[in-house]
Amino acid sequence: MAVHDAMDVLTGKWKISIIAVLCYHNKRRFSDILKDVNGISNKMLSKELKEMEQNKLIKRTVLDTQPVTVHYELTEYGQKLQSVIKNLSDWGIEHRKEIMGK
Amino acid sequence: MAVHDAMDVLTGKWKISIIAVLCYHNKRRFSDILKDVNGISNKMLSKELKEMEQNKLIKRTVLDTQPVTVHYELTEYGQKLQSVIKNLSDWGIEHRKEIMGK
DNA sequence: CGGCATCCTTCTGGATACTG
DNA sequence: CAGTATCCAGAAGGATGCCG
Repeated sequence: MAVHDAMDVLTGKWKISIIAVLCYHNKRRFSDILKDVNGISNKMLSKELKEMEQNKLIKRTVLDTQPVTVHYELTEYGQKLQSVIKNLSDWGIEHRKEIMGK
Repeated sequence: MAVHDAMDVLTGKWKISIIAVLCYHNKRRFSDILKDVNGISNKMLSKELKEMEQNKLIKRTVLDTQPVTVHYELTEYGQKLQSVIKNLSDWGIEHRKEIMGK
């Protein structure tokens, strides 16, 4: 099942949110993402980013500054998830209305 | 973030897969879903279905047969997730190609 | 058939401190 | 700044058995 393949890559509370952030600002530094994504810890961010890099969803670029700067961005391939995110976000808005309505 | 609201409802390895199954066969029994969804245990299926029922994504119908028969189906509201699933599934197919290509 | 109860193991993820 | 390392609690999830 294709859905299952996709989910393998997107498991965890955070990956989808991280991708959503990287959709918006196309380059973003570690500590910025740390602030953007609601309650994530540096450990989790580090872990999730590493997994996503291995899965070729994002690209990591180290700049030779002092101190070090690191950029993360979606790969061309990862950008294909944007429409999924959009869909999900639209549904999330609907969902919030539904819940609040009660 | 709307994405986060959506994810609250869809957490766990299985929910997305279960919805995908219910997209395809619009009514489905417990033990059928158990076979459809790859490696899920009855405990997990039971738990996930209950959560999704509480979130109004699916509807549970008990038929008065001997022994009991139970149908699950997507609510009108849950069906709005179909486009998300479709997107995800398309991406999953791409993803599989990408991985295999290496 | 469609679950629930129990036990047990693994994974998830937070807090804090430390490194180059 | 961008992580790593360690410790630890709780949640997720598998196996098995029982029940109406």
